[in-house]
Amino acid sequence: MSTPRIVLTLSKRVRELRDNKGISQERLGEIAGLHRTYIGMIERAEKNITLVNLEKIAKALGVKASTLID
Amino acid sequence: MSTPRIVLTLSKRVRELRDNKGISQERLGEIAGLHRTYIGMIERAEKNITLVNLEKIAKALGVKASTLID
DNA sequence: TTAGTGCTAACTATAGTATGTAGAACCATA
DNA sequence: TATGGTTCTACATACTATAGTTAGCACTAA
Repeated sequence: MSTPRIVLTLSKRVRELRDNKGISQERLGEIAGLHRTYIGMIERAEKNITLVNLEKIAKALGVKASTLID
Repeated sequence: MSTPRIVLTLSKRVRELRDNKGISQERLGEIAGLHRTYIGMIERAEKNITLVNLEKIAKALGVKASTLID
């Protein structure tokens, strides 16, 4: 089946915000406490992540979790 | 370890909104396409759910996914 | 007795984590 | 022009942890 809209939204927001900060996927992973390749999968909309990791990434990007999905 | 804040927030919001609508966990489960006991687990903050199910529940409650977590 | 919820237990599906390879883009120096 | 080194990202597995799903029983209140 096709990729859910919320997964696509997350994907775009993360890449957008990360690019704005001028940091690499690896660096974002370090800050968030997540693996480099996992960040890549999220940005490619390959992952349906859980709330806890959503919050980790939000914190690393300096935004609220809710802004990553709407 | 202790329950993450975002899981607790979701828990409260879901119960709150469901009670406001005056429907049972079973009914909410039917609307969202999820099992009755799964809804119960979420309201007891026992589950770290994924984005896709977050959206299903939000839709069933008539709110945006982001309002369930902040 | 019925409706609603809590809770346990078990299974299946998939998220989470990591390693490794490949290729593109950039920048130096020969 | 190369050529070599570095950085970054895509992608493909594979393993382990846990989310997702269901059945069943207990308790409470109407």
